[in-house]
Parts: sequence; C-alpha cells; structure tokens
Amino acid sequence: MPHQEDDISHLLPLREPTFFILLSLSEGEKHGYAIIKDVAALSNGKVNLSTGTLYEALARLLDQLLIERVEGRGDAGGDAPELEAHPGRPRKAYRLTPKGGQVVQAEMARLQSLILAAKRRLAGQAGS
Amino acid sequence: MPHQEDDISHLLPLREPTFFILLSLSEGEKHGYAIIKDVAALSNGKVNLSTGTLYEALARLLDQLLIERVEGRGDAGGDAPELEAHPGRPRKAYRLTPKGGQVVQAEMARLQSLILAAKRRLAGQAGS
DNA sequence: CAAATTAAGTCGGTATCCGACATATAGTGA
DNA sequence: TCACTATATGTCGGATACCGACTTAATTTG
Repeated sequence: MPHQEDDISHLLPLREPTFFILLSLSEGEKHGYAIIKDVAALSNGKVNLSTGTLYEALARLLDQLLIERVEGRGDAGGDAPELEAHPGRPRKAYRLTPKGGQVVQAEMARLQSLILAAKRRLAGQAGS
Repeated sequence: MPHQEDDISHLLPLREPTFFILLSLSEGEKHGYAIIKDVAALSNGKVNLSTGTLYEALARLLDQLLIERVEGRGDAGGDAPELEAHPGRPRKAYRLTPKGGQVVQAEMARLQSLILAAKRRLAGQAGS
C-alpha cells in the first residue's frame, strides 16, 4: 500500500459544500457548473452551491492537491472533429486525485463514528 | 405534537464542535469545563475543544435558545447546606432546551442522509 | 502565602461560506 | 443584426465559527 507521506487529518472535518463537491467528482470528471447541478440532485435539492462557494472551493482543492484539472479538451487540439461545441465560457473539467479519494474516505469514516457516538449517547432518553 | 413556530433548518449544518456540545448536554446538565472533558471522552480524544470555542459557542447557543442556564446552584441560596464546594470560578450549568433537542435530532437526520447519499455515490467504483 | 488545579472569559487571526456582481460564449428569434 | 436567454467561469465583501494564546477568578494543599 503506497503511503503518500502526507497527513490528511488536518484537512478534516470538511464543510458540507466541500464534501459534496468531492463526492460529486468521485463519480467521474466534471466541470464546475455540472458540479452545481449534480450536487443539487445528489442532495435532493437541499444543497444549492453558490458560484462563490463552488469556484473558491475548486481553487482551494486544487491547491491542496485533492483535485486536478483535466487537460485535453478546451483549447488544446488544432482542429479535432470530436470537439463538441457548447454555449458558455470554455469548460474546465476537474477530477479527484488519489489523495482526494482518501480524504473522502476519511470524512466518511469521521461521519460514521460521529453518528455512532451520537446514537450511543442518545440511547437511553425518550425522544418526545 | 406541539409545533414551536420556529424554523430550525437555518441553524444547520452544525459544525463539529457545536454538535458535540449539544450532544454532551443531551445526556444531562453540565458546566463548561465538564463539557470539554466529556466531549474529549465522547470522541475518543479526537475532539478537544479550546476554551475559546466552548464559551463562545455556549453564548451563541444561549442566544439561539438551544440551551439555557440552570439556576439554583452557584450563588443563589443564602447558606444552603447542600451546596458542595469546589475549586475554580463559580460553575455555570447549562441544559438542552426542547428546541436544542430538535436541532440535535435534525442534525442527526442530516448526517444520516449525507452518509446514505455518499454510499450510493461511492458504490460502484473500487476502493484502493 | 505560593503554587497547583479547576473554571470561566476575551481577543485577534483565519477559513469557509454566501449573495451580489461581473464577464464571456453560443444559440434563438424578432 | 441585435437583443435576449442560457450556459459557464470568476471576483469581492460581509458574516460566522473556530482556534490558540492570554487573562481572570476561586479553592485546595504544601
């Protein structure tokens, strides 16, 4: 098992928007606007990222090496025919790095032990 | 069921320290310093509240009516004999209000649906 | 009385979120 | 052709909560 010589624990806990962004990218690469829509669907409409939150988070996650830009599409090829046009500014796609995947897993574990501790503590007093 | 004419959802999500404080008080009334020690135990030593975090959170939670002061002990009685002495400043005990209990429950529910969504999303790609 | 322990409180710095605003590109219809 | 709409990225200022460092207070013990 390749230990990556970096301590991940100081990145936790993740705030809700950040966790959803990483979770969205764990499915596959996406560009920013697609993440916003995916997160809304993923959370049953409960989490609606503002563009401020999204693009600032993406910059931060790039900096922390939890995600990376996907090159190739955008403005690379000369006259590639498979370049499908689309409205809006040129898209920038991102993908999860291995380290990003580790962080998602670690946050999942934290969440689960949190719920476990809460259930233990809450067991014993009647609710309502 | 007594609906309390207040929308709780704008108080969520709770940050980790705040959730642990409310969880600690859901067991019974405690004073600040005791909460710090209880939360550390409750989280297997992972969450160690700084006093800044704790006392600022208590003030905020009082303001939001999620907790309340427990009167009676401290400096109320004239010369009550059951007043056990203890070192340190006069203790101030807090307890969870019904609204505070609702918030804990709502946060639990949020956490569980979060984990559910994450498991759904993560199921399908190999881990490691 | 000094030191240690328990306890509460304050403050400045920092991280993240959020809404509002700005910018850029492409398709559509009058 | 020119506005309008939808898609898409990016910036900025304000607000909130956390955190470590520091301060104050009260009691016990040597």
